[in-house]
Parts: sequence; structure tokens; C-alpha cells
Amino acid sequence: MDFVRKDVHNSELPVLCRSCESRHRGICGVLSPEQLVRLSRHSSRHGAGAGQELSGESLETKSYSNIISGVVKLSKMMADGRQQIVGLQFAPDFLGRPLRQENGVTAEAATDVELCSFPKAAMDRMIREMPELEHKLHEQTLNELDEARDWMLTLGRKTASEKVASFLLLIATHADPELETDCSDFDLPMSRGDIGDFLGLTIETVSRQMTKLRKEGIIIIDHNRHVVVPDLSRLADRAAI
Amino acid sequence: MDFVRKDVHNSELPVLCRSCESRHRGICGVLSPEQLVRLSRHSSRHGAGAGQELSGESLETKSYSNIISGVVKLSKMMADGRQQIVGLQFAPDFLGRPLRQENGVTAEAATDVELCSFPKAAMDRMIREMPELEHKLHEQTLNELDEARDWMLTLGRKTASEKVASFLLLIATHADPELETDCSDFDLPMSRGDIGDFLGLTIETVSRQMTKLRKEGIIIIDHNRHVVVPDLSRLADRAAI
DNA sequence: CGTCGCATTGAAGGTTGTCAATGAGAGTGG
DNA sequence: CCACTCTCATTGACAACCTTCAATGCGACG
Repeated sequence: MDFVRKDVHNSELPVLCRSCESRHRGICGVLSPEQLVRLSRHSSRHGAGAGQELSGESLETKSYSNIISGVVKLSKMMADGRQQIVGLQFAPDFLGRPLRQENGVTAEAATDVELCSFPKAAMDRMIREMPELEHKLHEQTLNELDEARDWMLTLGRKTASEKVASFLLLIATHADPELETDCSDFDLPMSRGDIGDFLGLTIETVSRQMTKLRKEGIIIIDHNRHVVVPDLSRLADRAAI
Repeated sequence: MDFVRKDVHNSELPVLCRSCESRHRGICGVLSPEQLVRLSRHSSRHGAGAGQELSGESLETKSYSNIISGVVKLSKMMADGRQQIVGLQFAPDFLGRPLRQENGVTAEAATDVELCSFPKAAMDRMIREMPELEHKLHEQTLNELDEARDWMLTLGRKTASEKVASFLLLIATHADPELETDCSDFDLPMSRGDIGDFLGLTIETVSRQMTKLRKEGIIIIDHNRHVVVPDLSRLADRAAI
């Protein structure tokens, strides 16, 4: 998969990077063409199936990744098995944590994902050399913090019905980031069980609230995973935004 | 309050900084003595009473602060008045958010607090000049993210009883950071109402769970605010850590 | 002593969780 | 092609937990 042109001119981008979102909105945006070439020499694209664990023993201990496509869920688990999803990451988010070890969080592919991974050591070195890179990581961390705090309000103070509506709205806005229309249409990146773990609810409650929203005409559900929202503002009302 | 020796030698620390925790564990730890002197020329110590709002219109728009003593609560509010506390900050945390505007979070003094404030502009300039400063801020942001995610697990998956125990444990560990003994003894930094807003519970539920813990001998309560924990491990069991 | 703010306690009701049964869809093998 | 199974989602009945509403208690302060 290490498909980078070897004869690339310094001022040219590696082929893989040209159409990559991370180059625009992600971490790689702060790298110069030469740096990109240098990093891409060690980087490799690869996929991971839904459900596959991305941190822990397997991947992340030795490498970091950009998410090229798909959704990654970050979760925490209690000793007795209770679980809470504490974050969702979408392309072009950076996966992994330089400078600091993970705090009991497990990363798992929620959908099939495509990753672009680089060895930990090379990345760590670049971060130490380039303050802009740390700045970019800091920005992502601030985003994650804002999202976590928004979700704390949802977890602590919203009803089950509002929680489910908030979740659907979150996915809708991430599916079409620059959405202008007031309708939306997307696939849920995870099962009812995962949604429950994200919202602090049981599967059954999630299911009941989804059917309630469906019967009220706020959403249309196809094949369990596909959702159509004819009027996003009505959904936003239910989310108590 | 601007009590800094004017004739200070470059290699000496400003008097105010000498005994300040921020110099050791906080933001100021990455500053050289000269930089400390430069910053301290514009900084001022001042207090704020419990309940006073620290961001919004008053303070933080024009300045950042280090918390010298006391506890600051960060909260989010919904349109209908429901409220969730999304973070607690203790000395020597940095208050304010360079590089990024706050995301609908209000900072309020939970207890009486003592702050050391600097003008936004001077701080922003130093951050741009000193990557170590941004690194330090990044570290604090990572800490806050870890805390937020820990709390998401508490909010989403713990019972009322476990929530209250978790809260008491949180305060106990922050009261004596380097605690070796298995007992602890502290003042709660906030009212039952605030605790409820932190835990996603009502005042009444908080109160009932506190009395339950009291009747079981896990905590002793004096004057509503003072708590003694004879055996922290028993409390930790209740927190389901 | 009366009032005010905060905390506790009690009773009743609602929301959500638990347990159990059923349904829907995908893949498998006869 | 049609059972068969497996997984995931839905639905129902009931119980538990937490909230709501209301009353009482307690300490501080005038």
C-alpha cells in the first residue's frame, strides 16, 4: 500500500496526499511539501473493519493515524462491563495521542475505516521540531474538549427523547458538514447498542425513542441504519438545542 | 494589589511569583525569570467572591488568569434553564482560552477565589513567541479532556449513589493531591444544587445519597459542607472506580 | 424571635431499565 | 428454493430508580 512516487520532485505532493482531506483540514495542512514527502515515505494507508480495535495492543502503540474515511468511536469501560462512548472521530481527525498517554480510552472502528498511519517515532520527532504541528494538535484537542462538554450537557440534563434527537442531529451535521438545505439523509455509523452507549441509555430506550420520532414524522428509517430527516429544524427542536 | 518589587534584578523572581504554585505546576513554569518579570509587570492579583461570574462580560474577555486559590466551575446552560457543570478548575489551573473562543461555557467562582490576571494581548503575544507556552496550555487542555471524558462515564453510566461517591472522591483527591493516608477531610467547594448540576441529578437526590453514605458510615458530615472520609477505599468502592 | 437560604425528608408519579418475546434481514446449507 | 440460524431491532409488561412536589429542619443574620 506504500504507493508513493519515488521520483517525486521536492515541491510536489505525494500522490496519496493530493486528494487527502487531512492535507486541507487535518494535521497535514501545516506541513510543507517537503515535510509531507518525508512523512509519506513512512506512512501507509490501510483499512480496518467495523468493530476492530485500533488502540490497546494492536495499532496505536506504535503508530498514529489520520482518518481518511469512516467513523472511529472512543469508549471507556467500567470493571463490571458498563460502557460509555466518550467521543466520535471523523475524517480528517488525527488518531492517537502524542505527548501523553491515553487515559483508559479505547479506540474502535465504528464503521469500516480507512487510515493513513505513520510511525510514532517519526511523528514525535516532527512535533518536537515544528510548533505549528503541536498547534494543530492543540486545536483538535480543543475541538474534542468542546464536543465532550457539549455531550456532558446532553448526558447529564437531557431526556431520552432529546438525547436521541441530539445524536441524530450530530450525525446529520457530520454527514453533510456544509449543509445548506433543511433536510438531510445519512447512514447511522453505528448500531442501537452503540448509540445507547453514547447516550447513556439502553438499546430498548433508544429504539423506542427512534420509533417515536418516526411515528411523529420527524425522521424516516430505512433498513434500520438509513435515516432521512425531512426538516432539520423540527429535529433540532426535539434535541432542545 | 500590584505588589511587585520594581527594583527587581533580572535573574530574580517577582516576589508574588516566588511562592506561587503556578510557577511550579502551572503555566508560569515554562517562563524564564526575565519573562516572569515582564509578565508580572502587567499582572495583578485579585479576589472574586463565590458565585461571581468570571467570564462573559466581566473578566475574561480582556484577560486571562491563573487560579491562585479556590475553585472555579465551568457550566453550560440550556434555553429552558437546565444547567450542567462541565468542569471544575483548581489552583494552579489557567483560566481562559487563548487561540480559541469559548464554546458557550460560563466560568463562575464556586468558592471565593484568588486570581492572578494578565492582559489578553500580552499573553497572546508570549504564546505566539514561545512554543513551550502553547505546549503547556496543550497539556492542560489534554488534562481537561481526560477529566471531561471520565465524567462522561460517570454521567452516562453510573447510578446516583455512585455519582455522589465519585464526586466526593474527586474533591477528596483534589483537596490533598499527594495523599498517602487512607482517610481524608475537606470542605465541599459547592452547594448541593451545584453538586446536582455537576452530577446530572436533583438537589434532593444528592441529599438523599449523601445521607445514605453518612448512615453507612462511609462519610461524616459537619455543617453541610465539611466532610470526613475515614476510609477512602470504601468510598472508592461506592464510586465503582 | 422571625425570616431567609439551604438542606433534609416523605409521598407519589413518571421515565427509564430489565426481562422476555417477537420480528426482520442476511447468510448458510440442505 | 426453502428452512434454519444468527444477529440486531422492536415491542410489551413490569419494576426500579430518580424526579417532582410539598413539608419540615437547621443555622445565620437582623
